[in-house]
Amino acid sequence: MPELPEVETVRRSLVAGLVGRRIVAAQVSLPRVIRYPEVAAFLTRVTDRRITGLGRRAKYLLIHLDSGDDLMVHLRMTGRLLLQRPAEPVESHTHVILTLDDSHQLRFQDARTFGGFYLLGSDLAGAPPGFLRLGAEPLTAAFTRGYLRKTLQGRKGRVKSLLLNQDLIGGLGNIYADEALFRSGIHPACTGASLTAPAVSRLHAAINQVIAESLALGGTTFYSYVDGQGNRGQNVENLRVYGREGEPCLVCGARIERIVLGGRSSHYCPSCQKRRGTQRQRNKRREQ
DNA sequence: CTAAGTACCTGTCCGC
DNA sequence: TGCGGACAGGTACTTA
Repeated sequence: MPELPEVETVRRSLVAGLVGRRIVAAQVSLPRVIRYPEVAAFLTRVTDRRITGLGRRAKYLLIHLDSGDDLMVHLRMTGRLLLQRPAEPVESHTHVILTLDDSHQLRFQDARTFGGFYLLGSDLAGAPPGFLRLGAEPLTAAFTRGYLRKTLQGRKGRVKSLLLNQDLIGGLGNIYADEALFRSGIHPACTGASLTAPAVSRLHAAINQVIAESLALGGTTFYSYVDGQGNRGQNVENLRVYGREGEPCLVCGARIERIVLGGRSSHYCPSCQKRRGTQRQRNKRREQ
């Protein structure tokens, strides 16, 4: 499940192989993964363009082209971008192949086909609506404690669901939302409005921390995520609650529980993350 | 406006 | 061994 650290790791892993290269051929075997524009126009506008840089916004990867267009990719659940040689076997569920002028190919593979491509001009026509509304990202100057406080203020939704809302915070997904709530000692079912100022501060620090740590380890490979070279991320070792239902809490030994909130699994420690605002900093390390 | 529920999609896993 | 069903979750869309 590529979230911010995974998409950023993919970006970094592709810079050396893509920047400066020209796309000499493009093939699409599953038209619906090209979300905008129509496949024919997409192929025309991509072919013979040089890649000038790679960017990222939240979970969107941006391939800048010398035409001024951005080739934007969202991996969703199972999407992969792989830089491979033409002689390497094409793996199943490969839907897009861009052949480069140095005889490498950028291949898009996605078993569940949730992911897709958008070719965007400067007017951003065709961009998915959510892209235009993205909130501040962890680890950026815009993502301050004050921003998080104002964002959660007065919200009756559950903090877990609020953290997943990309309009509010760009780049968090289910894994890091659960991890950040654990580290800040906040029960996922608390409403945004119920969080005290110290709790918001701890949450802010924890979000930045779990993202930074995962980035340093090349992301979390839980199911299918790999970077552009096919390498797995090493952050699974670092997960404290996600995917650990029934296992002992690493801080207090209580059994990790799983509940469903907003249709998503939420993993938490019932002892470290109390529902009510009773401040328990016991068992919590200082997150700095 | 906010919040919650569902659709999309298919490989994997589990129980019988 | 085979098979049905639950499950995984990011985002768009619908409903209240």
